[in-house]
Amino acid sequence: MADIAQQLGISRQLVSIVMRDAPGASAETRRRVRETADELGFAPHTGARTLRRTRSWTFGVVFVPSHPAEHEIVQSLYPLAAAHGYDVVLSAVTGTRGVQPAVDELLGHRCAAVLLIGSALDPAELEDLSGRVQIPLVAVGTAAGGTGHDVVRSDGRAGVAAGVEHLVSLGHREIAFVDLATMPAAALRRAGYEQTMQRHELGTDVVLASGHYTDDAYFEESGSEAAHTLLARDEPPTAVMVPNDGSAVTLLLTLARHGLQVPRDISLVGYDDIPAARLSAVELTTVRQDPELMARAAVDAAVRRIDHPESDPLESIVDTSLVLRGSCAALRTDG
Amino acid sequence: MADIAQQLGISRQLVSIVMRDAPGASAETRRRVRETADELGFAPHTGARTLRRTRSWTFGVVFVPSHPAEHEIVQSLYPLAAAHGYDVVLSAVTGTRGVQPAVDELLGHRCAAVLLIGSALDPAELEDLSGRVQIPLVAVGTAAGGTGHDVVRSDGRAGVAAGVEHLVSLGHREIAFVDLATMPAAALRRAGYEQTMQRHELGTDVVLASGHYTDDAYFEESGSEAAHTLLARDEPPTAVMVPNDGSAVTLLLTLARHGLQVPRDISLVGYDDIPAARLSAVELTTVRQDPELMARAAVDAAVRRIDHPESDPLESIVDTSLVLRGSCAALRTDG
DNA sequence: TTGTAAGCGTTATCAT
DNA sequence: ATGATAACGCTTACAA
Repeated sequence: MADIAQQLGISRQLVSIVMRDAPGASAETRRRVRETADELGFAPHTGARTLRRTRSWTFGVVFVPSHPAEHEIVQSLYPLAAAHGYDVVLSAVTGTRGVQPAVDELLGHRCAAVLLIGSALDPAELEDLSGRVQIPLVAVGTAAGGTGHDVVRSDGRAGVAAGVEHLVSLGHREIAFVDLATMPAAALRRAGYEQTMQRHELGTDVVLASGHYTDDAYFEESGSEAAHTLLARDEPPTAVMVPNDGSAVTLLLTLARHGLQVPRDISLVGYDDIPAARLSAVELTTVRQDPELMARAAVDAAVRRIDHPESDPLESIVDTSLVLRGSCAALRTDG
Repeated sequence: MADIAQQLGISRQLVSIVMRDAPGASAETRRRVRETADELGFAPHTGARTLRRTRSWTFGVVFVPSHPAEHEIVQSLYPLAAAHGYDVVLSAVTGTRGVQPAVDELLGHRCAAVLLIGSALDPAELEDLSGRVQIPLVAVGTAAGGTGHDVVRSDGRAGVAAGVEHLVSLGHREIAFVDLATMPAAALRRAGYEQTMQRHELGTDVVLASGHYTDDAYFEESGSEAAHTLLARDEPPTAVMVPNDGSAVTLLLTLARHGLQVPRDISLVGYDDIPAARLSAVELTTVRQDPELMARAAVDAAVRRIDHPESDPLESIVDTSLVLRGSCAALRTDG
C-alpha cells in the first residue's frame, strides 16, 4: 500500500480508504489508486486488515468436500456473505481432519461466526462446541435441537411426508422407506414417513441401511444395500422413499442393473435434490432442500447473532418442495 | 496470548515459543501454557502471525467443489503440507466466482504458493496468470505445457493406452472412445486411444460429447449423451473407453436403463478412479490417477519453487495404474 | 530458560 | 479531501 502511495505521491491512508471503499476520496483518486494497484499486482494484506479492524468481517465455513449437497450451499454462501460485507473462509473436514481442527483453523482467522455445513456432529457435540467457541455458531442441515447455537434445517418430517403423499396419490400402497440411521436428520424423516403411512392406514416397511456420514460415499453404498434387500424379496414394494439423493441414485442404478425399471417397476422419491438427481440419466423425483434458501438463512442467522449477541439462538426451518421428475409412476393395476 | 502470560506470570514471548513449538521452553512451561490456552479457548491469531513472520507458511489451494476427483487431492494436501510446515487455505471456484477472485483471495492471505487443482484454465490463461501472480503457481491435473508455472498431471496418453490395451487383450476390436473435447486433458487422452488402436491396426471410433468443465455436472451429462449416440446405432461397439469417470458412470447408468448390461453387452473403462467408481453398484475398471501422488507432487513442486525461486518450473508426470473391477469382460464369440 | 524491544501492513482517530 | 499517528497481536533478534 505504501508503494502505491509513494508512486502516486499521496498518503497510505488515502490508498487504504480507496481499497476498502470507504468515503473520503475523490473519484479521480480512486481511479488512479485502483489502476496502480492492478499494475503492481497489489492485494490488501488480509491478515494485517483483520488484525487492525475493530471487528471481524469474515465467516468461517466448515464443510465436507465429498458431500454433494453441501457444495451448492457453499457456492451460495459467497455472494450472500458479500452482500452483508463479509468474506468467506473455507475449512474442510476430511477423513484425516475432524471438525475440531477445522474449527480451530477458523478461530485462528478470527471469524465473526462459524457456519457448520451438514455437520456430522450430533446435537450434544454441537452444544459442547458452541460452549467452547466464543463466537456465534450456525449449524446447517443438522438435526434439530441445540440451545447454544443457531440451527438451519429443512423440515424433514414435512418433506418426507410430501414425498410419501405423492406416492400414495399415485395409487401406491406398498411404500418402503430406507432408514439411514447414522444420518443426523434420519429420525425426523422417518417420522414423516411413519405418520403419513399411518394416516392412510398403510403398513410401514422400513429397510435399514448402514453407512456413515463422514465417509466419502455419502450414503451411496447404502443405496445398493437397500436395493439388494428389496431385490431379495419375493414381492418388492411398488415404491420407495429414500431420504437421501445419494442413496436414491445408487438404489436406482442397482435396480436398473438387475433389470428393474424405474419408474415402471418401482417408483422412487429422494431427498435433497443434489445435482446428480437432475441428470437426464436419473431424473429423480425428490424433496428439494433449496441450497440458496439454506445459505440465506444461515447468513441471516450469523448476521443476527453478530449484531445482537444477546439475542437467543434460533432454529430456522426452510421450506422444502417436491420436484417432480421421472422416477414416479402411477401404480399399475394388474391386467 | 498476553492473557495466558499474565495468568501464568510469564512473558508473552514465552507463550509464543510454546504456541509455535519453538525451542526455548521447559516441558513444564509448555504443559501449563497449553493447558491455560485450552481453558481460555485461545487460538493464535493467524493474521498477526503471517504479518510478523519473515516468510509465509501457507499454501493457497484453488478448487472446484463440484468436481469429485479434486476432493481426494484436497484431502491429501492437508497432511502433506503440514509435513513441510505449511498450512492450507482453500478458495473455491463456483458458477459465480471465477479463478481470478479465488486467486486474489489467496494473494490477500500472502500464501507462499498457489495450487490450482484441476484448473479449468487452458495453458494460455495459466501462463498469463503465472505472469501476474508473483508467487509460485502449481497447476494440478491440467493440460501439459506452461513455462511460468509448475504442472502436475498424469500421463493421459499412457493411461488411456493401458486401458485400451486391456480391452484389446480381452478380445475387443470395436472399441469406441468418448471425446470430451472441452476437458483440459482431452487431447492427450484421445491421442493415447488413437495410437493404441493404430498399433493394433484397429479402426478408431470417436464419439464426440459436449459438456463444460466448470459446470456442476463434471461431464456426467456427457456420459448420457454418448450413451444415446451408441444406443442409436445398429451395431454398437463391444467396448468403450471413457476418459472420465463421471461420464463413465452416467454412461453405465444410461445403458443399464436401456437394458444393456455392463460388462455382458459392453465393456467399459474409465479414467480417474473417483469414489463413485468404487461403489459396488458401479465397479468400474478405470485408469487410476492416484490423488495422494498428485498431491505429493504438487506439494513437492511448491516447496521446491519456494525454496529455490530461481529454479525452472517443472512438469511432474504421475504414474497411472489400471484398476481392474467388474466393468470389463472378454469379448463373447458368437455362438 | 526467560525477558526486552522493534516492527510487520493495515485501519481508526484525530487533525488539517 | 487528505495526512499524521497510534495501535492491533504476534514473531524475531538479542540481551540477561
